[in-house]
Amino acid sequence: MELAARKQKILSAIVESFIRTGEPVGSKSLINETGLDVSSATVRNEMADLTNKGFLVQPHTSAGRVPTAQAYRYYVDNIMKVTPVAHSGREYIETTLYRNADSPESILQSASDLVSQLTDLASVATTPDGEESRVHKISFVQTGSHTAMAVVIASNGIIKTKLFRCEFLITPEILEVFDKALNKTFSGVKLSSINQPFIQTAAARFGELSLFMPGVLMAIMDGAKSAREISVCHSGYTRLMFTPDIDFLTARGVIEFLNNEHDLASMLENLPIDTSVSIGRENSRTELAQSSVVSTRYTVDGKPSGVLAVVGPVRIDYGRVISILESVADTVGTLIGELTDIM
Amino acid sequence: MELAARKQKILSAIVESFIRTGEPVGSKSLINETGLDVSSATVRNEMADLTNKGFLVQPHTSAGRVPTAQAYRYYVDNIMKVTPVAHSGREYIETTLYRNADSPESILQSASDLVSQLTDLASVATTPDGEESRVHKISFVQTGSHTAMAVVIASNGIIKTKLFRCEFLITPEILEVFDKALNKTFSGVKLSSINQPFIQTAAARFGELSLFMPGVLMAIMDGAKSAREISVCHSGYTRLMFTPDIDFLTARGVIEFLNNEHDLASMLENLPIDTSVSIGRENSRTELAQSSVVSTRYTVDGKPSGVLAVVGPVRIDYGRVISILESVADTVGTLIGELTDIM
DNA sequence: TTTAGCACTCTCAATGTTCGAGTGCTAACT
DNA sequence: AGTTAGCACTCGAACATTGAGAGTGCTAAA
Repeated sequence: MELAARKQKILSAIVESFIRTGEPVGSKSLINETGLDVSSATVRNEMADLTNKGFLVQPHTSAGRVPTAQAYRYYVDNIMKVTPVAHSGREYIETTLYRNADSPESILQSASDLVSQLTDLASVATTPDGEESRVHKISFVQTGSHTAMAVVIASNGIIKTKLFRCEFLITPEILEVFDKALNKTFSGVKLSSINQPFIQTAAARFGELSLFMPGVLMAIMDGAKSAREISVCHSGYTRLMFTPDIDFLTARGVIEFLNNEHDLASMLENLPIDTSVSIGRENSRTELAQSSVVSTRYTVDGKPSGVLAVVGPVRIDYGRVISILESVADTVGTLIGELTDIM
Repeated sequence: MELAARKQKILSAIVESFIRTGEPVGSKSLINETGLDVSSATVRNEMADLTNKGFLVQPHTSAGRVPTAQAYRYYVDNIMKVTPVAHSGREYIETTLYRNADSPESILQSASDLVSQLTDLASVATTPDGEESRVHKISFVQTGSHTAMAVVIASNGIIKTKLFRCEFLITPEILEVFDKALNKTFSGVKLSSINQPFIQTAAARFGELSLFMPGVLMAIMDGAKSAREISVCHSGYTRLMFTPDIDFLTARGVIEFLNNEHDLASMLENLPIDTSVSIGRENSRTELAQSSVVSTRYTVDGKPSGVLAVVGPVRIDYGRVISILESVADTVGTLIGELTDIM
């Protein structure tokens, strides 16, 4: 539905004023604040119309108007302009993320922290999935007389370490044997195919050697599993509780949902590839019926991978949030790309 | 100050009733609920006396009495009995912690989660410090053409990995050289003495070889630093916001304090060795003037090390919280002890 | 020393009142 | 036909008023 130019202008002014102040907007104050060249009565007529069309509601008869989800949707789709973050902001983002650019996890944790701090909203981020990734190499480090560490290096640059324990005394020679045998078996194998059956067939192939290996094989399986699994970083959940627009119980529901790794991950997986805004009931999750989710994906080597998102009240400065998210996503993509290049 | 038997009994009943319900306790209801064999008037007289002595306050004239911090203190010191957690609870604690007994960090994170869950309070825990600990061994794993991972294994069982990057192509031979040279230099050295000057003298000793090493040396220094540094785990901060006794602004202040790693760490360092309870203004921190902190330390090989603590409102079931903390601390100590035994 | 009785105090919840911001409608104006 | 001034109307927020109930301290008797 397209709105007439003046109606759109008024709607825009109402939405922006409400986003800024959180107070219902009246016809008079709207004229005062914006430079609209009409009388309050005209604005009232237009507002009545917008109310009929479902863009505005009145909390009560004698209050101003408040934008509905439909109004936010219209605003986001047709009115809002996203201006990229300023140069100085961009620089801040880059230097902040560079500082912890050790691993995908640390990059995304920093990204999540940063986004949350800049937007004052709760933020979540996921690492790239490793479904397509393969085992590059497995190394072993002795850490004790009966313990050692398996280092699984995946082709996507993810490195996972996992301790394991043996019943027998570990020697460098034994680790050497492990190294040879296991790299032969696992090198180039897709992470996603390293599962219980795979491990069992591998063990069978090792014959009696495999008797020494249960701990090692489990460690490798765990390592491979955590290397291919998406991990969800989050930050700023407590901010939701200080958001005046979100009442206590709602905030509790949202936080409980966000803390449930499984549900959250399944929601994040289903997010679209490009930047998207999901307002109020547009969210599939009932817990988020009074919240908005703004999300984007970063691309690594031109391929869309993990998600960067914020969760907050419906009253958000969408333009600002989107520009921050996209800017951070951009930097994250570059940094992770550099990480995997190294291989 | 010692109280007469009956006064103490009444105080005890008031404190326990208030801890349970959070409602001011009146003379009549106190008689109904507890089996006190006196009339309400007698109780009133005693209550008036306890009020004069500073143990009770009235929120207003016609309300019941509420225990003061002094009353909680007296209750904790003289009345309360700590009964160890039941066998089934104990078992639950042990199996939960066993599940993630990989490293001190993961043990203490689980412990913090567990304590928070069991007490419904915010919980913090610190890993043992590594000031006395020494470098046991340093290993290297190649992770890419120009990157490798240094594995610093400390004598306290802590294992830290740190990636580093070199300008030149890394080969197994180079890593071999690193391994020999650096283990010779660092083995047995106290973690606390590995600082910038130490690194520089070491570099000087390596002569021209040290030109290849800046990244490596930094990685080792960082690894040693993080191996000796106490890390603070925490859990359940959001619970503070759902605690009816704590108002919004106070909760915010407490959470902000807890999120400030530096301030929090300095408070935790100064906690006594045995179990302690700090009620309201007894806390050195003004942010915690309306909260209580219950803390204990776990012992590793008979030596008191890290802290396990909860932060919550003043109205806590101290007996229950203490028994949970001590039980978890006990298990944590054992598990970490086993971890270091392995060396 | 304990207790019954009683007047008193103060909060809480319900109810009433005022004030003002904002509305919709009508009639006049461009 | 669209715009605007004027006006009666509505409703919530803020404040005052009232009655009920819980709890108290004090007094006098047991």
